[in-house]
Amino acid sequence: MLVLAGAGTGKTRVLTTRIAHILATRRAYPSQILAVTFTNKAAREMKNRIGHLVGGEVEGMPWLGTFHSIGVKILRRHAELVGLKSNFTILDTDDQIRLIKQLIQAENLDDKRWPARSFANLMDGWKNKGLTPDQVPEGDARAFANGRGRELYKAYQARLTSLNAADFGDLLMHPIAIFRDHPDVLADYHRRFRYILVDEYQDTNVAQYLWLRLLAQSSDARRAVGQEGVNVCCVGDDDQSIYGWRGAEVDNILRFERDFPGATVIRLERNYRSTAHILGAAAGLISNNEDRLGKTLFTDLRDADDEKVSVSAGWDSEEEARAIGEEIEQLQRKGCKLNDMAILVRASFQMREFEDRFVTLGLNYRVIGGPRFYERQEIRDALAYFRCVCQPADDLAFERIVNTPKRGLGDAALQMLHTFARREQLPLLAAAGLIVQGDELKPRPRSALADVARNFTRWRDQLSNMRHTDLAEMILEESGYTEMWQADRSAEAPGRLENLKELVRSMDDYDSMPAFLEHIALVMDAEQNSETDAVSIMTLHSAKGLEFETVFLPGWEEGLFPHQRSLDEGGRSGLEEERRLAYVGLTRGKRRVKIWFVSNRRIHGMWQSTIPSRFLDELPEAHVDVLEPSTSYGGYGAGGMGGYGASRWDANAFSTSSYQTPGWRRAQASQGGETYRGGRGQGISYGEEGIQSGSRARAAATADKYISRDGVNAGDPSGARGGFAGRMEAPVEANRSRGTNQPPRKGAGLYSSARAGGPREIEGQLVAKSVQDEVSRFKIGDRAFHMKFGHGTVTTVEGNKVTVDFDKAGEKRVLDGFLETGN
DNA sequence: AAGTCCCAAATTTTT
DNA sequence: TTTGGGACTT
Repeated sequence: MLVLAGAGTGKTRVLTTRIAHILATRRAYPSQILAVTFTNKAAREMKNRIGHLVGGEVEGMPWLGTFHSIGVKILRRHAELVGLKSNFTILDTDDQIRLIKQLIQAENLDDKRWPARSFANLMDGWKNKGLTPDQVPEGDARAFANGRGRELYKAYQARLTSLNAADFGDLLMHPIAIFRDHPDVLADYHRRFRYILVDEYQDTNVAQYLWLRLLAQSSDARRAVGQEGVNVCCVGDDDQSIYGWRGAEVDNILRFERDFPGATVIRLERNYRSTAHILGAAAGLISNNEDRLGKTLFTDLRDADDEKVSVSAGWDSEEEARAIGEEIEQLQRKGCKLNDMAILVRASFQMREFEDRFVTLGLNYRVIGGPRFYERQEIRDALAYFRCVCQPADDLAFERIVNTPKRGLGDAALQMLHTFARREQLPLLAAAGLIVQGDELKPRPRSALADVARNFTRWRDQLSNMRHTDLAEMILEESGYTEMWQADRSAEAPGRLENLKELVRSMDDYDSMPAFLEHIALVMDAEQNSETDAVSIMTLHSAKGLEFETVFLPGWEEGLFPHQRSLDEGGRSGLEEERRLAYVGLTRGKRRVKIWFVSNRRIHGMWQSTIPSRFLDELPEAHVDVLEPSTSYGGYGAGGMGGYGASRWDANAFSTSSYQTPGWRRAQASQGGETYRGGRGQGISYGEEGIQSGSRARAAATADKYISRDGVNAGDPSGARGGFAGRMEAPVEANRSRGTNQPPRKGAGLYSSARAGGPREIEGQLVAKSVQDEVSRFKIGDRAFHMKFGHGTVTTVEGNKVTVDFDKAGEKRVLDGFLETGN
């Protein structure tokens, strides 16, 4: 059975109820049910909910977990079949990268030209596809390391085996190999499982699909125990597939009926979460996708008071953060809980602006996602110490901390140790204990290394004598690790010490140090406390599965959302994935969704002008309210915005004389010429023809649409195209052509006068990213005029980047193209 | 071996 | 603008 469950239709409930039903009707024992999820969080929640339904006792479901945790379980039982011992260690990404780096260097390859990171990603991709070294297509294998990609992959796997380690990919790859090569083992699992349930099926990758198919296939083993076949039930939503970039194959879900002939397909389309307006907006948007199975959400909840989805425009990202902050405070005054509000961003760099603003406002917020607790440097270091104690052969952990804190053990000494260890066929830690007895090393490193080796021996002896939490504390203390951070005067140091304490505290929940390590290798997340009332800030990706009364969606601009890179790399399907992401964002809202876009955003420290996202165009008008800038602006009171005054909007590119709803259309049209700069600003490679023509076509389409609809010539689309075609033109030309649809003089005049009167400096500057080989018309000492900063004197010129000491705004670095000769 | 400076690069993220 | 890594210097 395939359950296509739209957003908010009760997907998890279907799974949990089904399992509870199977148990209650005694169709199977808990141990005969295989239930897989993607995240530990989902697995945990499912366990809890089944527990509630069945009435306690959930421990009896040994096969409910993530793909990876079940993979580990299987692999531990049959490790020897793939050349591992059952106590193998699981590598994290850090270890993986360091190992690859060593291999690249061992192969005498230039590790700058072939970064370990890239290879890790590449190999990850192969493993996601279930490809062993021999199965990697020739072309793919050749693309890395001067054609030695395959050899490198092989060498990596060999090294893992000798280290008795597996990476995350292997947790799926090895079980697949075991099932394939050992029918007796597979038969065992066939006899065991009567029901297989899969959550978020649209997110499965090829490897996971193969894994499932092996387990689900019919077999003699099953028939022998009187089973006709296994019952497979997958739940998912093709419209919420947003992980294509990490190997998810939407095709798995689209193909389900072919994979399982005769399967029942059920669509859940009744939404219990959002208002009709939100659903209408989301439905309109997603209907622009071609690759989908097609579902239309509806709701029985109807209320005349429901708010439409709102779209607001802002001048720059600072203002966006400021205005959203105001809105949040306003809602709070009306009695809304901060816990019921969330800001969902496309990229994590957007978060900072909100954090900064909320700190000033004293508004509680929490960032969800980001670097996880167990991924922090200090935690990984501490864990490496613990790993060395529990698993003395864990060379990667040893390498990580052998000179942390600094002990005077540099490259030369470690090189010596490595050679020695290889010769003696010993793990590094054991080798360290021996090498210090000889005279290979210089006195200083020798005694340092001797200390390290002696310490680890001593700690290891305490493993069975002391409470593991006390031992952990002792290790961190005696190794000098705590001291290292205490001596560190950087801003993060106190937080890191706090994290270390928290780590030791959390060990208390486990019986022993090894048990703790086994757990955290797989569960890399730490529970967030939801006790304090706070606004959530997170990426759209991490918002999947959550819901909030009020959702803010900032940054709906071309290049950011849809993200330029998705478009460049993924083409149409990339765009469709971005659209699904937008769909996910909208459908997180229960009562209220507020979208924002701005015309200037700082990217990599440079201000860029942006145009509204095409997704805004795709929202049906019936469900959307476009907030006039004056409306949203006036709402905060004349003084509320720090005295900018309404004239500020006059400088705004999209609020020229006849700004009318639907505003974004006009905005897009009137900025048609801007597409040129936006595109170039994002650093598109013009060498790739497809991208260039794609963008060009869109720029034209947008402008044409506007013209045909309103009969007003708001811009010169041919000018926009000219801009694209003539890519080597100096930016100033682009700027001039833009002048036809936008009066920069007028804007500048009003703007600078407003600014002169205002109490606060305006940081924004219109700067597009540079094109390296261009040279400025300006030289040091020239007078220049900038539409946002006014007049000033040129102080430095680097290519087409000019630093100007503005009379009023101070020194700023801007692009030549945004300057005019001044006086 | 450790500290300093400069350059290139900068989505999304789980296990 | 920020960051990390690598080359360079102390």
